Amino acid sequence: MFNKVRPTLRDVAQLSNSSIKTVSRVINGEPNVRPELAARVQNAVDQLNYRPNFTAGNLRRNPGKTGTIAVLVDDIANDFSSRIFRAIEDYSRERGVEVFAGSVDSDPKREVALVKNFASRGVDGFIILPSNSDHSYLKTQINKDCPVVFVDRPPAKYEADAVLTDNVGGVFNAINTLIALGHTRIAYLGDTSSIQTARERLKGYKKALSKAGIPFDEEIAQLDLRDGEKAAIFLNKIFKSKNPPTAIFAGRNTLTDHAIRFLGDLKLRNKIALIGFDEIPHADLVSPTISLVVQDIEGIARQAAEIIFERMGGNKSVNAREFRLPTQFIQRESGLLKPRS
Amino acid sequence: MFNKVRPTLRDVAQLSNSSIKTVSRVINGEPNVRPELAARVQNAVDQLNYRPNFTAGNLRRNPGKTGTIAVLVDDIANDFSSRIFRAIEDYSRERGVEVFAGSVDSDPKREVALVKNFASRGVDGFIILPSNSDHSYLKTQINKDCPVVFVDRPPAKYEADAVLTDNVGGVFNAINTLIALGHTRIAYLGDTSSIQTARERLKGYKKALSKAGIPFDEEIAQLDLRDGEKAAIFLNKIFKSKNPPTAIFAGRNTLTDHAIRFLGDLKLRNKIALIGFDEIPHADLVSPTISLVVQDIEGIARQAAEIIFERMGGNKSVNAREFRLPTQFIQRESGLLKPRS
DNA sequence: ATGAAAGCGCTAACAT
DNA sequence: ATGTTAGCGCTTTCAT
Repeated sequence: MFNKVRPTLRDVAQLSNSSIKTVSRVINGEPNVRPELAARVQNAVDQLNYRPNFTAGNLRRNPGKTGTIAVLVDDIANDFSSRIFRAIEDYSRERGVEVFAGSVDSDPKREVALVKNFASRGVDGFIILPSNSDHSYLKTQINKDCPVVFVDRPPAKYEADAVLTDNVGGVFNAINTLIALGHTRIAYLGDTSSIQTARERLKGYKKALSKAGIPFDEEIAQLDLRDGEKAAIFLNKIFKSKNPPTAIFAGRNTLTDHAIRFLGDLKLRNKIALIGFDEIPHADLVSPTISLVVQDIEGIARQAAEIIFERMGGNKSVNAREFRLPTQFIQRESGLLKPRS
Repeated sequence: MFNKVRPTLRDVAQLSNSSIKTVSRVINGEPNVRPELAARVQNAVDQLNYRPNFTAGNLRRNPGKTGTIAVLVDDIANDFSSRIFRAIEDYSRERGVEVFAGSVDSDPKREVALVKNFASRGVDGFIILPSNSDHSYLKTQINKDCPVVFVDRPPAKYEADAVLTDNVGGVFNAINTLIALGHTRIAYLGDTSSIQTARERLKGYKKALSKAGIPFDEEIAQLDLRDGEKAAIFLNKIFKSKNPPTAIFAGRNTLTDHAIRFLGDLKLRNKIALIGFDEIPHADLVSPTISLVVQDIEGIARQAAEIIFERMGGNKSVNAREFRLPTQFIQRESGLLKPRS
């Protein structure tokens, strides 16, 4: 009996000469146990090194609940994803809920596969940084009462809470500072156009130009430049044109990298202004230091965690909401370069 | 009956006019079900949108097993930890095992708390990047047959497999290249001395000096410099001395950062050679580009994952093993600066 | 080929 | 204050 893999309530009850319910009471700190008996039970617990099987308990305690949530990010190994995850991890653990991580790798199929997988494990909620453009599959693949919160990008064809960044406002402000410095020819490097975030950021750029009365010129503002090769070709083209830009806005961290390298190759780092969206490591070590529009990653994650717990707590009354968190503009040297006279 | 949170085997059996065992057979693709019946069952499954409760099944299938492992890293938001985690995630998911993440934050108490937490959840194994200097608590806090694999640092007072980096060899090689360039005064910045990894790296440094017949001078080689303040003071001191170093080896990524900043402040970036241990982001964007000794992070994680699965598969025969994975030396500009004549 | 019954480790509901 | 019983959703064992 005692040479099993792991002792159970029954073993403890037997050793302490009590019943499993009494042991359960002691374990869970419930009242109505005589101190003497409690001590005897505790003794047996210690002796057997008993630890409750949380999973089994949940089966009866909260039928269908496991005290876990799944966080689906793009790639836990990248900075944005892992910081999102970490903030959720902390929030959840404080509340007795553990977190599974799933890396979607921008693959819609993988997103679905991961959701199914975690649904089968009975997670109590999902926080998803989506890669899919159709989330209607959630209607059948997860429980009716299993809440989903979207992060960074809104859901499509599915109603759920979303915590997003104010992309338009963030870019708008940054472009305004460039315009205030006298820039009128500002190049825009954007991410894949199918990503709403990328479109929103471009919108912020257009809005700022429009406000200043600067016409939008698609020759120097382009989306779908995620691929480094394409970004390089685009930059080459516009900088060799008769009317090259005096500033660059990079709509994504990898694009900021490309821009820095490109400007470095052409010895233009101190001549062309540059502002990037999202953090890049060591932005303050490069010369010139790089001005950035950064997202409140921990804020987003925390908000998402709060909402999922609110929903898991049973709040179905409120309709799906959309939260927009502000960005922060970190002005450094590259964003202060004036247009060459 | 059907308006429950989630349909069960019983619901499917009832709807399809069969028994739960038959449904179970269909779900799990077991033989001995008449195609006609199977179709009826499948129909009910689809209609109810039934998905098996994996957790409940495990209770009976593999008593004590949950198909999960816990990966305890220092901080999932940092690069090293998240890359370790990601590699393990992929390896595990391919094998039907999901992964919990726990960030220990270099806090021994947190390590113990997390282990207890996950043990209660019945994880089938642990991969730990330890912060503790005493792992004897594992003897009582986890099941006898629950394997643990240590990563990056070996266990203390506990027998378990460990997958480590060849710190001595990595530093040894790097210092050799500096010596070959003519350096004889090489400063060493080391991490906290209580960390074995830090001591090993210093050992590699000493070994290289010794091989070249260069006496070890503790004036310019010091551990316990994790704190940026201390590192700055140390660097200031040695560079103002009568016999300053011509090269620096930084035993950790944060120390490499400090060294770069320090050299930048003194306009010495192109005069003093620098090699760092561990990756730093944008090492190839800084000027001069930074030479680094880097660990095979994915290799380590993969090896750890292989071992934990081997052990979970029941291999108790082999004693605890220690694996040492080689580092890679990435030579860039900073490591090629010669001593000033 | 099919199903009834027992039981995984626990908690809830109900005795005593 | 303590214990007994049923049952969470599933798989296993054993009948049929």
